[in-house]
Amino acid sequence: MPENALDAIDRKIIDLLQADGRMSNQELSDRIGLSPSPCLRRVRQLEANGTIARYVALVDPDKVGLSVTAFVRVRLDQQDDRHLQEFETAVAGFPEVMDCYLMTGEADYQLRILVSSLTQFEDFLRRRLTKVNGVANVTTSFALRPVIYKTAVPTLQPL
Amino acid sequence: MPENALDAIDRKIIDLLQADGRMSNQELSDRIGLSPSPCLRRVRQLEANGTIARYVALVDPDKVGLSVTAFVRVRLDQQDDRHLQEFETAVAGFPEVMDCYLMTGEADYQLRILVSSLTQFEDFLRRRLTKVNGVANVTTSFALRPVIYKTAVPTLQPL
DNA sequence: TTTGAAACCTGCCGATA
DNA sequence: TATCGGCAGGTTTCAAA
Repeated sequence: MPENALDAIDRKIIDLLQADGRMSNQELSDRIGLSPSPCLRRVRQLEANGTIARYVALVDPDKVGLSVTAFVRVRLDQQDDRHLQEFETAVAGFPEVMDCYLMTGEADYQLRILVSSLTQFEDFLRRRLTKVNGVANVTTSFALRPVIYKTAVPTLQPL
Repeated sequence: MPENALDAIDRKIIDLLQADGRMSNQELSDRIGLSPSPCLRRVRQLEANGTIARYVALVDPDKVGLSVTAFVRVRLDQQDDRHLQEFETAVAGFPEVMDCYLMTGEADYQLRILVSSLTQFEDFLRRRLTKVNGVANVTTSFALRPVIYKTAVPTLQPL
């Protein structure tokens, strides 16, 4: 069942496609030292079992006028399944929410918000987020500047 | 100079490529109702001016054994340029750091860390992050579960 | 917008280890 | 038995007409 153990070749395929998702199968196979057919078979396999989830273009937020990143920590007044589910459904419908994690600690959720201005952020906060049922408390920190933004997962040595 | 004002067609190109970065120019032009040549010209233009920064494959962290996400807030003991630069250079070399923002508020930096286990996280924290010059204080919150993870930037109405 | 040459994708088959 | 490499057809790209 856990038949998705990656060997060294799979690992290399993943690393190359995470760096350039449009790399042709020909170039990919060249770089890993395999011929195109088995290389493509492995790529299809990685796609089929969900290891490679999708291919996307990454857009520079600044270039489309989205220069404000805020992290918002949210506390709900109750933490049972029904309330969590309700909150998650609501935030899934907000386009400004780039990511959202259920958290340990003080806050129940942490959201990363991307908007074009503080005005737009205030609008999001007051007219939409704090209107969601069950939201008890909201704390915001702003990003002054992005330092690192990666999508490629790390290759870590087991300890 | 600000010649990167996106019209409705550019916006549609971006939306489609953010959803599927491997879409062929043929399919793309079909969907936006344009013939392939002018469509490709626009895509190349968006790539050239940096609006489309890159194309990547997204890998499911769980499928490669990376199931622990932690947010770490870091305070430095001094915040002058030299110390900030030194810290940023150090974290850029840590593969576990997925993203990093310079922040307002209590903490100077917030990092998102992706590792395979708590053991590995402790190793990162004790042997590497807290050994960086100038790190005064470190606070960790763990993600219990990712709820939303997007790479596509939102299309927001101006207020 | 159309066209045509070059590059690319991908299923199939025999070879290999 | 599972994975590889080569071949062949259909498709896509892209620059020039």
